[in-house]
Amino acid sequence: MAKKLSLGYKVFLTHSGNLNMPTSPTPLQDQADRFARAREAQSVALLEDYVELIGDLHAELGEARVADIAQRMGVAQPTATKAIARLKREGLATSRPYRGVFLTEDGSAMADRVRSRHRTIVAFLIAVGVPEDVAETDAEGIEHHVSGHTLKAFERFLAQRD
Amino acid sequence: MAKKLSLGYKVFLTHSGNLNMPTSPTPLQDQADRFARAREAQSVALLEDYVELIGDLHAELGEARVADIAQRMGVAQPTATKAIARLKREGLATSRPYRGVFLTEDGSAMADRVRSRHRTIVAFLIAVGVPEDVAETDAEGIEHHVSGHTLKAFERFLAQRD
DNA sequence: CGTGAAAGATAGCCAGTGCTATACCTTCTG
DNA sequence: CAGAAGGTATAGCACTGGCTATCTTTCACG
Repeated sequence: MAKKLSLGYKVFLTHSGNLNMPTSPTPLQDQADRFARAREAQSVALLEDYVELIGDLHAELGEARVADIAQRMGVAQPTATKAIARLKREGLATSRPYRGVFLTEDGSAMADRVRSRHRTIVAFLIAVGVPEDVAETDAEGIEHHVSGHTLKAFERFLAQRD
Repeated sequence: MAKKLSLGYKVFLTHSGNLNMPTSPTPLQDQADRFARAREAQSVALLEDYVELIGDLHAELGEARVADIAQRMGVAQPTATKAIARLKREGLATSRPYRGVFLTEDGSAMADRVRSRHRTIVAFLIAVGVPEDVAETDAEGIEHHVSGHTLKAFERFLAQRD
């Protein structure tokens, strides 16, 4: 973390020596930050997907088995196991060998948040004229990159539409 | 395969017993496909970002140097070099050692497509009430997951707004 | 109640994307 | 025109997220 910050600053200073940037108040650093942000979001995306899915499985089937998780994520079972290991490391889930997977309090909270965001985005896309199945597919990729700010805008849009 | 199918059916039946399935012709496979699609998009995202950036640099500075690319992407220089190697492998760019990086015809086409999509998405987000800087940031992550279908919907929305 | 099939865990491989450190060209300057 | 400075390439490490193959545990049924 501190590492990333220091690098960021170094880059900024190095470049300001160039003096050939057009207008922009924060010309380069901004863009670099945006990319960094997107990369960061990506690293969280997978956690969010798994956590949401585990929540769904508990709601639908009363438990979340590794095989079901793998199947719904469309990955091989060891891949799911590895992802679950990461969830445990991050304090989002627990599991007992050969039993199911369970969300911690944090995990549940994340699942709720993610599910709600997902629903909003799908509803929003449909509201602007995207077919339901496309909306569902696009939302799967988009959702992890929609900031709270943008989500609020979507909600406002939906509300004023009613 | 047979294993997965049988499990799939079990879940489906279990669930249809609930009588709250809407329509869905393919309950589980769909979701797995969506995740697969999102993963696929992710693998292309980085290429798109680099290609667009290289195009921008050529437009702004007349050339695209590795150092500038790295700086704007917010990564270390060897990371940019490695990414460029991948672009070359995929036929999107060429480069001569210690000279600049150049887009192939395919690369240019991709850059144009990506840039246009990016602009549309930012304009759309702003149109629905997202502040410009947030729109810019979110677009950076979102754009790679917006299908042609959804992009069209965004364009229609913008057009009817004018 | 024992066993075989299915579920889950583990090992080991690969590719991608970061990083730092270091070696190697080019270029610019004194 | 030599040498310093800076841009570029390369080597090597770490981690993530895929995969297959294989071993272990559970559990359901004969």
